[in-house]
Amino acid sequence: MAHQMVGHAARPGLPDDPSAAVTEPDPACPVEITLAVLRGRWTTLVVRELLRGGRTFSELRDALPALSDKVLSDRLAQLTEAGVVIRHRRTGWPPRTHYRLTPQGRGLGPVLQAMWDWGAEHRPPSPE
Amino acid sequence: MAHQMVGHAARPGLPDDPSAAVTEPDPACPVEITLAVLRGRWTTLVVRELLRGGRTFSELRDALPALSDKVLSDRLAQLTEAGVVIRHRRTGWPPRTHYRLTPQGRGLGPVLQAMWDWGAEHRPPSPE
DNA sequence: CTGAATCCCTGCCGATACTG
DNA sequence: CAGTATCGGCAGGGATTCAG
Repeated sequence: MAHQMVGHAARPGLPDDPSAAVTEPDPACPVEITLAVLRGRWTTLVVRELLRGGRTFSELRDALPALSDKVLSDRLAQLTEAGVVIRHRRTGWPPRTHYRLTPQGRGLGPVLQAMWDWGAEHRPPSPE
Repeated sequence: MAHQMVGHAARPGLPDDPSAAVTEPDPACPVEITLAVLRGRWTTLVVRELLRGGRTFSELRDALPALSDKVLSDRLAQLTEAGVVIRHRRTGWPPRTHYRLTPQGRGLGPVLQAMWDWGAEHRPPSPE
């Protein structure tokens, strides 16, 4: 191997995996898949809320007051479509829709944790 | 604690850290910092190339043929500004500019690996 | 209460052309 | 060779309005 194995353990996964040989943004690339799920403003905050437990639409709205109904709806649809969130409509009045993460959605926890860890250690991005 | 600790080890970091209590997209949130660095098309591919070792502008262009000069320049400037990449101009002719990751940049390896792992396990996002 | 439809504004990114 | 300058198309997302 000609490249350097730097700090972390020599996991053969990413930079040298033959599947990582794409030369342009490929929707089938695992990294792209993950980025697509997390794409968009507010998305990670919605996921964070749901990592704490299931929530209704209203509860999410209360937790993220500056998030408009439309975008919240968009994000939940996006996450539901991605198989990360399950929607459950409650019959009766007032109508409540409950959202919770699927097992795959809970699997995003470590991903966000990795982002958190790196960002926390990297705090001052452009100090001067 | 009232919430469920699901699959992975009970790392106290993300969903319950008091710093994670933001109710709107906050540039100081570690996750946002990481997302800001990785934001934009092509960015992760450029980082992947540099994870394999230092590259010149031309080498990067050859490795990613569909990436235009302007966007490559943009990405490298963005990553340099973020402290993830170091630019080194070589005097002489023809002019060569060499790019390599800083230690912080190499620290992105585990982050991308986490994304890779999740995406690989989640392959069929919307089958039907 | 939930969430889809519409409108508009903004920022991204690709293409092209030009400078050191 | 290594960028910067400029323009234009397009999608993201915020506000508002309407429907189930």
